Amino acid sequence: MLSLNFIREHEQEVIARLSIKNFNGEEIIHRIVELDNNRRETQKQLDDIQARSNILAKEIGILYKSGETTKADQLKGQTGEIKNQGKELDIALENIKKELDEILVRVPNLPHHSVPNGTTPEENLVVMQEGEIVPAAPEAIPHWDLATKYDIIDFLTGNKITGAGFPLYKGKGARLQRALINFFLDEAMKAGYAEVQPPYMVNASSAYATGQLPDKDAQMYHASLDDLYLIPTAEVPVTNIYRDTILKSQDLPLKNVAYSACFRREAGSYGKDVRGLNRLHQFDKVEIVQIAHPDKSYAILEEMKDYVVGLLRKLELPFRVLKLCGGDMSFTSALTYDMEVWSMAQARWLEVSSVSNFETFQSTRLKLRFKDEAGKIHSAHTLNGSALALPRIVAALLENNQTPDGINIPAALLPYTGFERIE
RNA sequence: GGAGAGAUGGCAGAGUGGUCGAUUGCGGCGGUCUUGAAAACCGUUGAGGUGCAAGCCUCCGGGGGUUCGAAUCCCUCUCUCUCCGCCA
Repeated sequence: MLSLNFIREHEQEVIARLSIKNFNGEEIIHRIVELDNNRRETQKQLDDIQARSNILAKEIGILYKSGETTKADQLKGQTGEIKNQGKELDIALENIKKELDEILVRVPNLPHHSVPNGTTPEENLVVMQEGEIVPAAPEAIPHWDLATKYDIIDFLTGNKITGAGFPLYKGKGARLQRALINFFLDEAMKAGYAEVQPPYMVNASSAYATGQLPDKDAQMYHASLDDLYLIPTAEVPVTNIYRDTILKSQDLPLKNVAYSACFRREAGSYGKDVRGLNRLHQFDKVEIVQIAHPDKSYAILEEMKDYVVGLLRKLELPFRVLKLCGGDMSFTSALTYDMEVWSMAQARWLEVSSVSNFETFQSTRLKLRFKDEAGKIHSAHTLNGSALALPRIVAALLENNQTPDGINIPAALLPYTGFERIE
Protein backbone atom coordinates (compact mmCIF):
# COMPACT_ATOMS: atom_id res chain seq x y z
CA MET A 1 0.00 0.00 0.00
CA LEU A 2 1.30 3.42 -0.92
CA SER A 3 1.31 5.99 1.83
CA LEU A 4 -1.34 8.69 1.65
CA ASN A 5 1.13 11.45 2.34
CA PHE A 6 3.29 10.40 -0.57
CA ILE A 7 0.35 10.27 -2.96
CA ARG A 8 -0.89 13.66 -1.84
CA GLU A 9 2.49 15.30 -2.22
CA HIS A 10 3.44 13.62 -5.51
CA GLU A 11 0.13 13.22 -7.28
CA GLN A 12 1.37 13.69 -10.86
CA GLU A 13 4.54 11.69 -10.32
CA VAL A 14 2.55 8.77 -8.92
CA ILE A 15 0.27 8.72 -11.95
CA ALA A 16 3.24 8.90 -14.32
CA ARG A 17 5.13 6.09 -12.64
CA LEU A 18 2.08 3.85 -12.41
CA SER A 19 1.72 4.11 -16.16
CA ILE A 20 5.03 2.24 -16.49
CA LYS A 21 3.22 -0.67 -14.88
CA ASN A 22 0.45 -0.12 -17.43
CA PHE A 23 -1.81 1.03 -14.68
CA ASN A 24 -4.00 3.99 -15.51
CA GLY A 25 -4.11 5.82 -12.22
CA GLU A 26 -5.45 9.16 -13.39
CA GLU A 27 -8.94 8.74 -11.99
CA ILE A 28 -8.19 6.63 -8.94
CA ILE A 29 -5.36 8.85 -7.67
CA HIS A 30 -7.46 11.98 -8.01
CA ARG A 31 -10.23 10.25 -6.11
CA ILE A 32 -7.80 9.26 -3.35
CA VAL A 33 -6.57 12.82 -2.95
CA GLU A 34 -10.13 14.08 -2.92
CA LEU A 35 -11.18 11.53 -0.30
CA ASP A 36 -8.13 12.28 1.80
CA ASN A 37 -8.89 16.00 1.83
CA ASN A 38 -12.40 15.12 2.79
CA ARG A 39 -11.13 12.84 5.50
CA ARG A 40 -8.92 15.46 7.03
CA GLU A 41 -11.62 18.11 6.97
CA THR A 42 -14.14 15.76 8.61
CA GLN A 43 -11.58 14.61 11.14
CA LYS A 44 -10.88 18.20 12.11
CA GLN A 45 -14.56 18.92 12.65
CA LEU A 46 -14.98 15.78 14.72
CA ASP A 47 -11.93 16.64 16.82
CA ASP A 48 -13.37 20.06 17.57
CA ILE A 49 -16.71 18.58 18.61
CA GLN A 50 -14.97 16.08 20.82
CA ALA A 51 -12.81 18.75 22.39
CA ARG A 52 -15.95 20.69 23.31
CA SER A 53 -17.59 17.58 24.67
CA ASN A 54 -14.52 16.75 26.76
CA ILE A 55 -14.42 20.20 28.29
CA LEU A 56 -18.11 20.05 29.10
CA ALA A 57 -17.82 16.63 30.73
CA LYS A 58 -14.95 17.84 32.86
CA GLU A 59 -16.90 20.88 34.00
CA ILE A 60 -19.89 18.76 34.91
CA GLY A 61 -17.67 16.49 36.94
CA ILE A 62 -16.23 19.41 38.89
CA LEU A 63 -19.69 20.87 39.51
CA TYR A 64 -21.04 17.59 40.88
CA LYS A 65 -18.06 17.27 43.17
CA SER A 66 -18.62 20.72 44.60
CA GLY A 67 -22.32 20.00 45.05
CA GLU A 68 -23.64 22.42 42.43
CA THR A 69 -26.06 19.91 40.99
CA THR A 70 -28.43 22.41 39.42
CA LYS A 71 -25.68 24.00 37.36
CA ALA A 72 -24.40 20.60 36.36
CA ASP A 73 -27.84 19.49 35.18
CA GLN A 74 -28.06 22.66 33.16
CA LEU A 75 -24.82 21.88 31.36
CA LYS A 76 -25.99 18.35 30.72
CA GLY A 77 -28.79 19.76 28.63
CA GLN A 78 -26.22 21.18 26.23
CA THR A 79 -24.55 17.88 25.54
CA GLY A 80 -27.33 16.36 23.50
CA GLU A 81 -26.76 18.40 20.38
CA ILE A 82 -23.02 18.00 20.51
CA LYS A 83 -23.43 14.25 20.77
CA ASN A 84 -25.66 14.16 17.71
CA GLN A 85 -23.23 16.20 15.67
CA GLY A 86 -20.41 13.97 16.77
CA LYS A 87 -22.33 10.87 15.81
CA GLU A 88 -23.02 12.18 12.32
CA LEU A 89 -19.43 13.18 11.75
CA ASP A 90 -18.25 9.84 13.08
CA ILE A 91 -20.38 7.94 10.59
CA ALA A 92 -19.29 10.20 7.75
CA LEU A 93 -15.66 9.72 8.69
CA GLU A 94 -16.01 5.95 8.85
CA ASN A 95 -17.50 5.87 5.37
CA ILE A 96 -14.73 8.01 3.94
CA LYS A 97 -12.04 5.90 5.55
CA LYS A 98 -13.64 2.71 4.33
CA GLU A 99 -13.79 3.88 0.73
CA LEU A 100 -10.29 5.29 0.94
CA ASP A 101 -8.91 2.02 2.22
CA GLU A 102 -10.73 -0.02 -0.40
CA ILE A 103 -9.33 2.12 -3.19
CA LEU A 104 -5.87 2.41 -1.74
CA VAL A 105 -5.25 -1.33 -1.57
CA ARG A 106 -6.00 -1.57 -5.28
CA VAL A 107 -3.19 0.74 -6.30
CA PRO A 108 -0.04 -1.17 -7.23
CA ASN A 109 3.42 -0.27 -6.00
CA LEU A 110 5.39 2.32 -7.95
CA PRO A 111 8.12 0.86 -10.15
CA HIS A 112 11.72 1.87 -9.45
CA HIS A 113 13.18 4.45 -11.84
CA SER A 114 15.33 1.81 -13.54
CA VAL A 115 12.39 -0.44 -14.47
CA PRO A 116 12.25 -0.84 -18.24
CA ASN A 117 9.09 -0.01 -20.16
CA GLY A 118 7.17 -2.90 -21.60
CA THR A 119 4.00 -4.90 -21.37
CA THR A 120 4.98 -8.50 -22.08
CA PRO A 121 7.56 -10.96 -20.74
CA GLU A 122 9.44 -10.61 -24.04
CA GLU A 123 10.30 -7.05 -23.08
CA ASN A 124 12.10 -8.04 -19.89
CA LEU A 125 15.74 -7.06 -19.88
CA VAL A 126 18.36 -9.84 -19.86
CA VAL A 127 21.00 -8.48 -17.51
CA MET A 128 23.15 -11.58 -17.27
CA GLN A 129 23.51 -15.02 -18.83
CA GLU A 130 25.88 -17.87 -18.06
CA GLY A 131 26.39 -21.47 -19.04
CA GLU A 132 26.07 -23.34 -22.27
CA ILE A 133 22.68 -23.39 -23.93
CA VAL A 134 22.62 -26.82 -25.46
CA PRO A 135 19.87 -27.33 -28.02
CA ALA A 136 17.63 -30.27 -27.30
CA ALA A 137 19.24 -33.48 -28.48
CA PRO A 138 16.86 -35.70 -30.46
CA GLU A 139 17.17 -38.42 -27.84
CA ALA A 140 16.71 -36.01 -24.89
CA ILE A 141 13.87 -37.01 -22.62
CA PRO A 142 11.71 -34.41 -20.83
CA HIS A 143 11.76 -34.62 -17.05
CA TRP A 144 8.25 -36.05 -16.70
CA ASP A 145 9.33 -39.09 -18.69
CA LEU A 146 12.65 -39.32 -16.86
CA ALA A 147 10.74 -39.24 -13.59
CA THR A 148 8.75 -42.26 -14.68
CA LYS A 149 11.73 -44.06 -16.24
CA TYR A 150 13.69 -43.97 -12.97
CA ASP A 151 10.58 -44.16 -10.76
CA ILE A 152 11.47 -41.09 -8.71
CA ILE A 153 8.36 -38.93 -9.14
CA ASP A 154 4.92 -40.48 -9.43
CA PHE A 155 2.45 -38.00 -10.88
CA LEU A 156 -0.34 -40.54 -11.30
CA THR A 157 -0.37 -41.69 -7.70
CA GLY A 158 -0.21 -38.07 -6.53
CA ASN A 159 -3.18 -37.48 -8.73
CA LYS A 160 -5.01 -40.39 -7.13
CA ILE A 161 -4.24 -39.28 -3.58
CA THR A 162 -5.03 -35.60 -4.05
CA GLY A 163 -5.26 -34.39 -7.63
CA ALA A 164 -3.23 -32.94 -10.46
CA GLY A 165 -0.31 -30.81 -9.33
CA PHE A 166 0.41 -32.83 -6.21
CA PRO A 167 3.25 -35.18 -7.15
CA LEU A 168 4.48 -38.07 -5.06
CA TYR A 169 8.28 -38.13 -4.75
CA LYS A 170 9.78 -41.56 -4.26
CA GLY A 171 13.15 -43.08 -3.43
CA LYS A 172 16.00 -41.01 -4.84
CA GLY A 173 13.44 -38.46 -5.96
CA ALA A 174 12.34 -37.87 -2.38
CA ARG A 175 15.94 -37.89 -1.23
CA LEU A 176 16.83 -35.28 -3.83
CA GLN A 177 14.10 -33.00 -2.49
CA ARG A 178 15.49 -33.29 1.01
CA ALA A 179 19.03 -32.75 -0.27
CA LEU A 180 18.11 -29.57 -2.10
CA ILE A 181 16.22 -28.16 0.87
CA ASN A 182 19.16 -28.79 3.20
CA PHE A 183 21.66 -27.48 0.68
CA PHE A 184 19.70 -24.24 0.22
CA LEU A 185 19.21 -23.76 3.96
CA ASP A 186 22.89 -24.38 4.72
CA GLU A 187 24.01 -21.97 2.02
CA ALA A 188 21.68 -19.27 3.32
CA MET A 189 22.90 -19.73 6.86
CA LYS A 190 26.49 -19.36 5.63
CA ALA A 191 25.39 -16.09 4.02
CA GLY A 192 24.09 -14.80 7.34
CA TYR A 193 20.40 -15.60 7.14
CA ALA A 194 18.75 -16.75 10.37
CA GLU A 195 16.59 -19.81 9.82
CA VAL A 196 12.96 -19.84 10.85
CA GLN A 197 10.26 -22.45 10.37
CA PRO A 198 6.94 -20.66 9.95
CA PRO A 199 3.33 -21.84 10.08
CA TYR A 200 1.98 -23.06 6.74
CA MET A 201 -1.38 -21.43 7.34
CA VAL A 202 -1.96 -17.75 7.94
CA ASN A 203 -4.92 -15.64 8.98
CA ALA A 204 -6.50 -12.96 6.81
CA SER A 205 -4.61 -10.13 8.54
CA SER A 206 -1.29 -11.63 7.53
CA ALA A 207 -2.44 -12.22 3.97
CA TYR A 208 -3.57 -8.61 3.73
CA ALA A 209 -0.36 -7.27 5.17
CA THR A 210 1.85 -8.79 2.49
CA GLY A 211 -0.62 -8.06 -0.30
CA GLN A 212 -2.05 -11.51 -1.12
CA LEU A 213 -5.43 -10.14 -0.15
CA PRO A 214 -7.63 -8.65 -1.40
CA ASP A 215 -6.34 -9.13 -4.94
CA LYS A 216 -5.02 -12.64 -5.15
CA ASP A 217 -7.42 -14.55 -2.92
CA ALA A 218 -8.32 -16.87 -5.79
CA GLN A 219 -4.69 -18.02 -5.83
CA MET A 220 -4.72 -19.27 -2.25
CA TYR A 221 -6.30 -22.34 -0.74
CA HIS A 222 -8.71 -21.30 1.96
CA ALA A 223 -9.78 -23.38 4.95
CA SER A 224 -13.16 -21.78 5.32
CA LEU A 225 -14.20 -23.36 8.61
CA ASP A 226 -11.34 -21.64 10.41
CA ASP A 227 -10.82 -18.81 7.90
CA LEU A 228 -7.17 -19.65 7.35
CA TYR A 229 -5.15 -19.58 4.14
CA LEU A 230 -2.50 -22.08 3.04
CA ILE A 231 0.62 -20.08 2.36
CA PRO A 232 1.53 -19.54 -1.32
CA THR A 233 5.08 -18.76 -0.17
CA ALA A 234 7.00 -18.52 3.10
CA GLU A 235 7.28 -14.80 2.38
CA VAL A 236 3.85 -14.35 3.92
CA PRO A 237 4.42 -15.80 7.41
CA VAL A 238 8.08 -14.72 7.57
CA THR A 239 7.44 -11.09 6.66
CA ASN A 240 4.52 -11.04 9.07
CA ILE A 241 6.90 -11.87 11.91
CA TYR A 242 7.61 -8.16 11.82
CA ARG A 243 4.06 -6.89 11.53
CA ASP A 244 3.31 -4.10 14.01
CA THR A 245 6.86 -3.69 15.17
CA ILE A 246 9.22 -0.78 15.56
CA LEU A 247 12.82 -1.86 15.10
CA LYS A 248 15.97 0.02 15.96
CA SER A 249 18.06 1.15 13.02
CA GLN A 250 21.00 -0.88 14.30
CA ASP A 251 18.83 -4.02 14.01
CA LEU A 252 18.80 -3.59 10.23
CA PRO A 253 19.16 -5.43 8.01
CA LEU A 254 17.26 -8.40 9.39
CA LYS A 255 17.89 -11.55 7.37
CA ASN A 256 15.70 -14.64 7.55
CA VAL A 257 15.56 -17.84 5.58
CA ALA A 258 12.74 -20.34 5.70
CA TYR A 259 11.93 -23.60 4.04
CA SER A 260 8.26 -24.28 3.49
CA ALA A 261 5.89 -26.14 1.30
CA CYS A 262 3.95 -23.67 -0.85
CA PHE A 263 0.37 -24.04 -2.00
CA ARG A 264 -1.06 -22.34 -5.06
CA ARG A 265 -4.37 -22.89 -6.74
CA GLU A 266 -2.99 -21.64 -10.05
CA ALA A 267 -6.53 -21.03 -11.19
CA GLY A 268 -6.74 -20.55 -14.92
CA SER A 269 -3.44 -22.10 -15.96
CA TYR A 270 -3.41 -24.96 -18.44
CA GLY A 271 -1.61 -26.66 -21.27
CA LYS A 272 2.00 -27.57 -21.97
CA ASP A 273 3.35 -25.07 -19.46
CA VAL A 274 1.90 -27.00 -16.56
CA ARG A 275 3.24 -30.39 -17.60
CA GLY A 276 5.29 -32.37 -15.08
CA LEU A 277 7.02 -30.17 -12.52
CA ASN A 278 6.58 -26.96 -14.45
CA ARG A 279 3.63 -25.77 -12.40
CA LEU A 280 2.34 -27.43 -9.26
CA HIS A 281 -0.27 -26.85 -6.59
CA GLN A 282 2.12 -27.90 -3.88
CA PHE A 283 5.86 -27.41 -4.07
CA ASP A 284 8.89 -26.84 -1.87
CA LYS A 285 10.77 -23.60 -1.67
CA VAL A 286 13.46 -21.97 0.40
CA GLU A 287 12.79 -18.27 0.74
CA ILE A 288 15.09 -15.47 1.84
CA VAL A 289 13.67 -12.30 3.37
CA GLN A 290 15.37 -9.09 4.42
CA ILE A 291 14.11 -6.06 6.30
CA ALA A 292 16.31 -3.17 5.26
CA HIS A 293 17.07 0.47 5.82
CA PRO A 294 15.66 2.47 2.87
CA ASP A 295 19.14 3.79 2.00
CA LYS A 296 20.51 0.28 1.69
CA SER A 297 17.68 -1.68 0.13
CA TYR A 298 18.82 -1.49 -3.48
CA ALA A 299 22.36 -2.53 -2.59
CA ILE A 300 20.80 -5.41 -0.68
CA LEU A 301 18.66 -6.33 -3.67
CA GLU A 302 21.85 -6.66 -5.73
CA GLU A 303 23.42 -8.74 -2.98
CA MET A 304 20.40 -11.06 -2.92
CA LYS A 305 20.44 -11.38 -6.69
CA ASP A 306 24.14 -12.27 -6.58
CA TYR A 307 23.46 -14.78 -3.84
CA VAL A 308 20.89 -16.60 -5.97
CA VAL A 309 23.22 -16.48 -8.96
CA GLY A 310 25.84 -18.14 -6.76
CA LEU A 311 23.45 -21.00 -6.01
CA LEU A 312 22.76 -21.57 -9.69
CA ARG A 313 26.49 -21.67 -10.40
CA LYS A 314 27.02 -24.26 -7.67
CA LEU A 315 24.28 -26.35 -9.22
CA GLU A 316 26.05 -25.96 -12.57
CA LEU A 317 22.89 -24.96 -14.39
CA PRO A 318 22.83 -22.60 -17.36
CA PHE A 319 20.87 -19.55 -16.31
CA ARG A 320 19.99 -15.99 -17.09
CA VAL A 321 18.85 -13.06 -14.99
CA LEU A 322 16.05 -10.78 -16.12
CA LYS A 323 15.10 -7.37 -14.91
CA LEU A 324 11.35 -7.35 -15.27
CA CYS A 325 9.66 -4.70 -17.33
CA GLY A 326 6.83 -2.65 -15.86
CA GLY A 327 4.08 -4.77 -17.37
CA ASP A 328 5.46 -8.06 -16.11
CA MET A 329 6.08 -6.98 -12.54
CA SER A 330 3.96 -8.01 -9.62
CA PHE A 331 1.47 -5.72 -7.98
CA THR A 332 3.60 -5.26 -4.88
CA SER A 333 7.10 -4.98 -6.30
CA ALA A 334 9.19 -1.90 -7.06
CA LEU A 335 11.97 -3.82 -8.81
CA THR A 336 12.21 -7.52 -9.59
CA TYR A 337 14.89 -9.80 -10.94
CA ASP A 338 13.81 -13.17 -12.25
CA MET A 339 16.24 -16.05 -12.54
CA GLU A 340 15.61 -18.66 -15.19
CA VAL A 341 17.40 -21.93 -15.82
CA TRP A 342 17.73 -23.54 -19.22
CA SER A 343 15.78 -26.75 -19.50
CA MET A 344 17.45 -28.74 -22.20
CA ALA A 345 14.83 -31.31 -23.18
CA GLN A 346 12.03 -28.75 -23.19
CA ALA A 347 14.33 -26.20 -24.86
CA ARG A 348 12.96 -23.38 -22.81
CA TRP A 349 13.74 -21.16 -19.86
CA LEU A 350 12.16 -22.02 -16.52
CA GLU A 351 11.70 -19.39 -13.83
CA VAL A 352 13.23 -20.64 -10.58
CA SER A 353 13.56 -17.47 -8.56
CA SER A 354 12.18 -14.00 -8.26
CA VAL A 355 13.97 -11.45 -6.12
CA SER A 356 12.19 -8.21 -5.34
CA ASN A 357 12.41 -4.99 -3.43
CA PHE A 358 9.01 -3.86 -2.19
CA GLU A 359 10.34 -0.67 -0.65
CA THR A 360 7.67 0.48 1.82
CA PHE A 361 4.73 -1.05 -0.03
CA GLN A 362 4.43 -3.99 2.35
CA SER A 363 5.76 -2.26 5.46
CA THR A 364 3.14 0.48 5.28
CA ARG A 365 0.41 -2.08 5.67
CA LEU A 366 2.51 -4.22 8.01
CA LYS A 367 3.22 -1.20 10.21
CA LEU A 368 6.82 -2.35 10.11
CA ARG A 369 8.94 0.61 11.11
CA PHE A 370 12.30 1.52 12.54
CA LYS A 371 13.56 4.30 14.73
CA ASP A 372 16.54 6.22 13.39
CA GLU A 373 19.37 7.71 15.49
CA ALA A 374 17.39 10.90 15.98
CA GLY A 375 14.42 8.89 17.28
CA LYS A 376 12.28 9.49 14.19
CA ILE A 377 10.15 6.65 12.93
CA HIS A 378 10.18 5.53 9.30
CA SER A 379 8.81 2.62 7.30
CA ALA A 380 11.43 -0.05 6.65
CA HIS A 381 11.97 -1.65 3.24
CA THR A 382 11.15 -5.30 2.71
CA LEU A 383 12.80 -7.61 0.19
CA ASN A 384 12.51 -11.26 -0.58
CA GLY A 385 13.51 -13.89 -3.04
CA SER A 386 13.33 -17.58 -3.74
CA ALA A 387 16.58 -19.33 -3.01
CA LEU A 388 15.33 -21.50 -4.52
CA ALA A 389 12.08 -23.10 -5.62
CA LEU A 390 12.65 -26.81 -6.06
CA PRO A 391 10.47 -28.25 -8.83
CA ARG A 392 11.92 -26.49 -11.84
CA ILE A 393 15.43 -26.87 -10.46
CA VAL A 394 14.73 -30.61 -10.31
CA ALA A 395 13.31 -30.51 -13.84
CA ALA A 396 16.44 -28.81 -15.15
CA LEU A 397 18.79 -31.08 -13.19
CA LEU A 398 17.08 -34.17 -14.57
CA GLU A 399 16.95 -32.97 -18.14
CA ASN A 400 20.35 -31.31 -18.40
CA ASN A 401 22.30 -34.04 -16.62
CA GLN A 402 20.71 -37.02 -18.29
CA THR A 403 22.86 -39.66 -19.96
CA PRO A 404 21.64 -42.80 -21.69
CA ASP A 405 22.06 -44.79 -18.49
CA GLY A 406 21.45 -42.37 -15.66
CA ILE A 407 21.24 -38.85 -14.32
CA ASN A 408 24.32 -37.23 -12.78
CA ILE A 409 24.06 -35.24 -9.56
CA PRO A 410 26.15 -32.03 -9.40
CA ALA A 411 29.11 -32.13 -7.03
CA ALA A 412 27.70 -29.51 -4.66
CA LEU A 413 24.77 -31.78 -3.84
CA LEU A 414 26.69 -35.00 -3.25
CA PRO A 415 27.19 -34.47 0.50
CA TYR A 416 23.43 -34.05 0.74
CA THR A 417 22.14 -36.80 -1.58
CA GLY A 418 24.63 -39.46 -0.63
CA PHE A 419 24.45 -40.76 -4.22
CA GLU A 420 26.09 -39.61 -7.46
CA ARG A 421 23.64 -40.90 -10.00
CA ILE A 422 20.02 -41.70 -10.43
CA GLU A 423 19.83 -44.90 -12.45
C1' G B 1 -14.55 -30.39 23.65
C1' G B 2 -15.87 -29.12 29.41
C1' A B 3 -14.78 -25.79 33.84
C1' G B 4 -12.33 -21.55 35.76
C1' A B 5 -8.99 -17.16 35.55
C1' G B 6 -7.10 -13.33 32.73
C1' A B 7 -5.65 -9.56 28.48
C1' U B 8 -3.01 -2.18 30.71
C1' G B 9 3.11 1.35 27.63
C1' G B 10 9.82 -2.59 25.50
C1' C B 11 8.97 -5.89 30.04
C1' A B 12 6.86 -6.48 35.01
C1' G B 13 2.74 -4.58 37.41
C1' A B 14 -0.97 -0.68 39.97
C1' G B 15 -5.40 1.43 38.78
C1' U B 16 -13.09 -0.63 39.51
C1' G B 17 -17.03 5.76 36.85
C1' G B 18 -14.58 12.32 36.86
C1' U B 19 -7.75 16.50 34.85
C1' C B 20 -5.66 8.69 33.95
C1' G B 21 -2.47 8.63 28.38
C1' A B 22 -2.45 6.15 32.80
C1' U B 23 1.25 5.32 40.03
C1' U B 24 5.60 2.43 40.45
C1' G B 25 9.73 -0.90 39.32
C1' C B 26 13.00 -2.89 35.53
C1' G B 27 15.00 -1.90 30.88
C1' G B 28 16.47 2.20 27.25
C1' C B 29 18.47 7.20 26.56
C1' G B 30 20.98 11.80 28.61
C1' G B 31 23.71 13.81 32.74
C1' U B 32 26.55 14.13 37.69
C1' C B 33 30.47 11.36 40.02
C1' U B 34 34.92 8.26 37.94
C1' U B 35 41.37 7.69 34.55
C1' G B 36 37.48 4.28 32.52
C1' A B 37 33.53 1.13 33.99
C1' A B 38 30.13 -0.52 37.79
C1' A B 39 27.24 1.33 41.81
C1' A B 40 24.67 5.62 43.48
C1' C B 41 22.03 10.04 42.37
C1' C B 42 19.28 13.53 38.90
C1' G B 43 16.56 13.98 34.45
C1' U B 44 14.15 11.73 30.34
C1' U B 45 11.54 7.70 27.84
C1' G B 46 4.51 4.78 23.93
C1' A B 47 1.98 5.17 19.10
C1' G B 48 -1.21 7.49 15.39
C1' G B 49 -3.94 11.81 13.27
C1' U B 50 -3.97 17.23 12.53
C1' G B 51 -1.44 21.92 12.73
C1' C B 52 4.08 26.55 11.05
C1' A B 53 3.60 26.21 16.20
C1' A B 54 1.20 26.26 20.86
C1' G B 55 -2.21 22.95 21.03
C1' C B 56 -6.26 19.70 19.97
C1' C B 57 -8.11 14.59 18.92
C1' U B 58 -7.69 9.07 19.14
C1' C B 59 -5.62 4.51 21.24
C1' C B 60 -5.55 0.43 28.23
C1' G B 61 -6.81 -7.26 23.24
C1' G B 62 -10.99 -6.33 18.76
C1' G B 63 -16.09 -4.67 18.02
C1' G B 64 -20.68 -2.75 20.09
C1' G B 65 -23.51 -0.50 24.26
C1' U B 66 -24.76 2.39 29.01
C1' U B 67 -23.30 7.52 30.80
C1' C B 68 -22.63 14.50 30.67
C1' G B 69 -18.06 11.51 31.44
C1' A B 70 -15.38 4.54 30.67
C1' A B 71 -8.90 1.44 31.41
C1' U B 72 -12.88 1.02 35.17
C1' C B 73 -20.01 -0.98 34.21
C1' C B 74 -22.83 -4.25 30.38
C1' C B 75 -22.89 -7.38 25.71
C1' U B 76 -20.00 -9.89 22.12
C1' C B 77 -15.70 -11.80 19.60
C1' U B 78 -10.58 -13.18 19.70
C1' C B 79 -6.47 -14.73 22.26
C1' U B 80 -3.59 -16.44 26.69
C1' C B 81 -3.10 -19.28 31.20
C1' U B 82 -4.74 -23.34 34.82
C1' C B 83 -7.42 -28.00 35.54
C1' C B 84 -10.07 -32.09 33.02
C1' G B 85 -10.84 -34.83 28.33
C1' C B 86 -8.61 -36.20 23.58
C1' C B 87 -4.09 -36.61 21.07
C1' A B 88 1.33 -36.46 17.10
